Amino acid sequence: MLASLNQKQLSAVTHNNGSMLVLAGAGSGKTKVLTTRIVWLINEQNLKEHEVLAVTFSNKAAKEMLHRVSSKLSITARSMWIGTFHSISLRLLTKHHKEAGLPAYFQILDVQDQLSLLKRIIKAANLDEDHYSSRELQKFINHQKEHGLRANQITPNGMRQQTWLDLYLEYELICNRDGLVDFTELLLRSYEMLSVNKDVLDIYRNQFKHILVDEFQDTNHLQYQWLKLLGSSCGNMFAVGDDDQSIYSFRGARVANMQTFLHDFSVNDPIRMEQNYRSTPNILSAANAIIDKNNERIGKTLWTQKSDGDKISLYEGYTEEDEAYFVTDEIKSLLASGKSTSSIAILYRSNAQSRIFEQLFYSEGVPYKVYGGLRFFDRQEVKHILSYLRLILNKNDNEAFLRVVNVPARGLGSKAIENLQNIAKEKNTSLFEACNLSDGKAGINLAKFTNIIQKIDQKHLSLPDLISLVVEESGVAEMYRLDKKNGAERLENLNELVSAATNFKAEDEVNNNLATFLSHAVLESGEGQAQMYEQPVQLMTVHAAKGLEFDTVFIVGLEDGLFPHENCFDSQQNLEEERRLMYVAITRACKKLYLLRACSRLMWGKRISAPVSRFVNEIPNELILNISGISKIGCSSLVDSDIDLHHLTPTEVSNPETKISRVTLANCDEIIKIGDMVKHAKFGNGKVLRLNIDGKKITAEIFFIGIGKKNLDLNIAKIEKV
DNA sequence: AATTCTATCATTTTT
DNA sequence: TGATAGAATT
Repeated sequence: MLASLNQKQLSAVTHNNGSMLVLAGAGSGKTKVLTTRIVWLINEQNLKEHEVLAVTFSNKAAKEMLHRVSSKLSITARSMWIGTFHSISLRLLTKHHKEAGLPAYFQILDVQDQLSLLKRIIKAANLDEDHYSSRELQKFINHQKEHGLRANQITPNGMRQQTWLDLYLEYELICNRDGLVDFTELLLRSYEMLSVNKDVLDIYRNQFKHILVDEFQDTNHLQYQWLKLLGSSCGNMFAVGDDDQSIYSFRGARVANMQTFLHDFSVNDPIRMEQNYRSTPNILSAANAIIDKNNERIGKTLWTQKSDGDKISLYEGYTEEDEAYFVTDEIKSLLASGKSTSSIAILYRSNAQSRIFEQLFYSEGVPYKVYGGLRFFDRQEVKHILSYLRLILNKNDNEAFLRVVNVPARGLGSKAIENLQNIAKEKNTSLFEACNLSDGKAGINLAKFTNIIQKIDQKHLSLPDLISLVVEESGVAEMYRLDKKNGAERLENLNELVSAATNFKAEDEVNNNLATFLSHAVLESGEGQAQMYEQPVQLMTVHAAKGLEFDTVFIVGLEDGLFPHENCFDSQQNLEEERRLMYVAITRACKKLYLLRACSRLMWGKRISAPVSRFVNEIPNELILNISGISKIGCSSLVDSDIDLHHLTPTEVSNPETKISRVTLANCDEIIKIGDMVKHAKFGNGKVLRLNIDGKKITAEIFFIGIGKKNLDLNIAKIEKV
């Protein structure tokens, strides 16, 4: 087991006295070290499974670790304490909900739920959303919680903050009243529960002999305190991190925790793992060159024993379409050349960039899979049903009540709900109970609603059966059957929800299945995260790609303003984080790396021109091969010369009304499309900028090198692809 | 109260 | 550009 480790890895795995910080570069075998160490602790140091606590940030990482460990040890996965900060906190809170001051069936609020509750609070306080936006309030509250601060522990600084504190206080009251816990609250509540209840704290301090933390550079203040509380007494804290891959400071991650850790846990000599087993030297050199531009680094340099490999390919397209077509063609030829087993990923800065690739891959028959974007458990139809379930579990859950009381429409408009809220306030009851006190038409309709809930509640069904029943009895199914737009798709998703429930194995049989399922739905809402070595082309953001590797990687949208994103131009620190993001992107590639950018791109409905990303310029020239046809004439000069690249949409020839992006030539069976390099007998080589159909006349606007723009009739002009 | 229309926001990233 | 929330209309 230990034989396959290098010197650094071995000393990390078998580190045996006190705490340790491992600086693990990209591709240096971090996960291997963590999992091998857990196995080593149990096998060689005779620790019991439950005496090891391993914390990660993502569900994916937790699953991977659990999988690798349980394949080497004959243990039951559930006996191990491996999970995300949030899931471990949930586990603690579920077990000790009384000490934490929570009802047994407390529920988790996701970001959306939290925001809509805050909106309602702001409205109820008669404040103007323009001046006190719910998003800002959400940020404020989460930030305070991340610093361990409750509303009553903060001294307001100015009138505005006083207002926010009032709102924060109101939010706390409602959450406590209705048994709701947001993401940050999971951590803060478990931290407080342990701090206040020394006997509970002692249980876990005694139990966890070793604590391991993955992606340590991503810990925020609260998480660090949480770790310290649990781990300072055992003295065996093992943290693995890479300051160069810190890309979550926007949600409170503090790289400085790495320095603090050295001090707090008396680590004098952190272990550096700098040998990279993933990428070719060319790729590594590019990554090193880029990250070297950052000032705030602990500092390390990756190296490899591999031999050179391909240069990095740079393609500069005219438009995002051009970019996408290039990627499609390149992937097709990669697949055709027998590399069908190789893994391919498209990485981008923002989710919105995936659309054009999806469209193109779909029409071109390239198998693909998109990660991120709208998640399964975030879809409105799924959230409706989950709210019904929440209400069945806890009738006091006013938030869930408000979401579905009039879904489908039951004649309960804003007036009716307002009245109900007044009654509830007066009698100091939940909205659900207040339904009995409501009279008139609204009262009848409300009774119908509560009857549905109660009727379902009285049957004791298995989880999948319960969900099927809710879908039907609530009338949601009928509502979507009548919805011609996308009702069918939504019904399908609800079917999938039933399947998800069928597959769901309650983590803890003792606990209520439904409650566990609901927590699971909120906490692990990801639609199955990306995998390494999957067959179809994988599309995801750079953030989502952290921790993964692919043979071939296309980084697209490398324009200044997009990547690095313009929101990050305001400070050196933000720009350095973008640079780390680029570093993460590059180091995902094992064998072949493509960098792409578009001279102009459709964004928010407008066509924007942007210069090439500064990060591309930070890579030494000798590592890059520019393979764009337009490179000779220079892309930026093209944009400046005012070529109209507007209003291009990927429409097939079959639609003559609109401008088209590809066309089959009449005189041969070649297809040419926007972005193609073509050859003309008189004008030489040029690039197709746009295609038009006007009646039977098909024209192409082509930019010929050294000549300029020409409009050619494709029925007459002889053109061939190069 | 339900339907239709309009305005606005988003597209930086996530447990 | 496209989804969604809130306004305006029926």
